Amino acid sequence: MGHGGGHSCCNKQKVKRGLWSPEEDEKLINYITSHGHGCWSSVPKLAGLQRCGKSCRLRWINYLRPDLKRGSFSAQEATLIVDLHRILGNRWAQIAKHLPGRTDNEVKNFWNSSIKKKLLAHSHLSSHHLTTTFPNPKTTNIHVPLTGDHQYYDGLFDASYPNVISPYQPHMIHNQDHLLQTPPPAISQPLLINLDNTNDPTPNLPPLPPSFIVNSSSVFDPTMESLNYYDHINILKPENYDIILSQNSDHNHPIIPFKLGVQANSFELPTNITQPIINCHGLNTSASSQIEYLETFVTDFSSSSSSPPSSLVLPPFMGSKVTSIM
DNA sequence: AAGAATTTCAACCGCCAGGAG
DNA sequence: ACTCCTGGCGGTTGAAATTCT
Repeated sequence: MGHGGGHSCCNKQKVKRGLWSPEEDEKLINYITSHGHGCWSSVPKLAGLQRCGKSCRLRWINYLRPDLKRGSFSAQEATLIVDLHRILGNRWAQIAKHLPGRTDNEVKNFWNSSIKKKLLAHSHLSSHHLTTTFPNPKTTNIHVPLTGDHQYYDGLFDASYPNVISPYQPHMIHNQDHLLQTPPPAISQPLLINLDNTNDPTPNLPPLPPSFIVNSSSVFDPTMESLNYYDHINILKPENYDIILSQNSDHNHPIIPFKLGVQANSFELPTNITQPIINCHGLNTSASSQIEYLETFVTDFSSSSSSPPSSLVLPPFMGSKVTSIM
């Protein structure tokens, strides 16, 4: 419940702190539903509350808003949080935007109580085989997460975090090098195939580094209704990828993403998707075979600049979208 | 049954960015 | 350019709830 002490926004009048009573809730709900909140600093006075505006805002946003979902997080939501956290870090508000009816506070609490504990416990079991790195003679190293049943619980803490490609925390990826069996050469970027982010409209995000592969299934979970949830996380939008790996041989109904080591969720993308789909159908799902496959692909593709390796099944529009190899 | 230990989560704090004056 | 105000955010707190012994 925090602690006492003044706050700049409510020094002038004495204000109540701590838990909200049902009566206070009712006053706030009545006021906002009939007037809107307008300027939060004026809400308490107009609503007849002995609270500071900031407290009213927080109460409304985190608890009284009618569109809140409440209740326990579903498995899908938990998975999504883990995936988004890999990419966004502790950007709870950003994460919460992709969980309808959930607040940043709720997501943060859920992470700090439930997920973090599980992840920590699990990382102790499997942190020694989180990641591999292999040299690519024509480019640089590729970091590929080795995944298995504990995909979500691997290496999310301490030096082992993250075990996935995370454009916002490359230093942490580097910190993981001590876990590798073979020390890699100096790495400037852990990611490989560039995506064209020149039109990235997302504000407040650093320029996106090259990204390699959509490495998640849950972010495209069909229960999340549509890809529109990912409007603000452009790196997770399939159209922002140069290449999508698919386990579906039917390119008219591509299924993404190809997730290393695990079955991709069955989820149909819109049929007007324009980026190349690499057919991974039938590929052995062991991590080592996938890495070998990817290495071959990347090497061949980079050496032929714009022509895809002939051994791959690629749609005709495959070609020049790979803009650079880091 | 009851006290201790642990967990949950609502609410707070401080900081920051952006806008107004 | 500067100050002040406000809203928004992430980190943190601690009472209440729950679990453990």
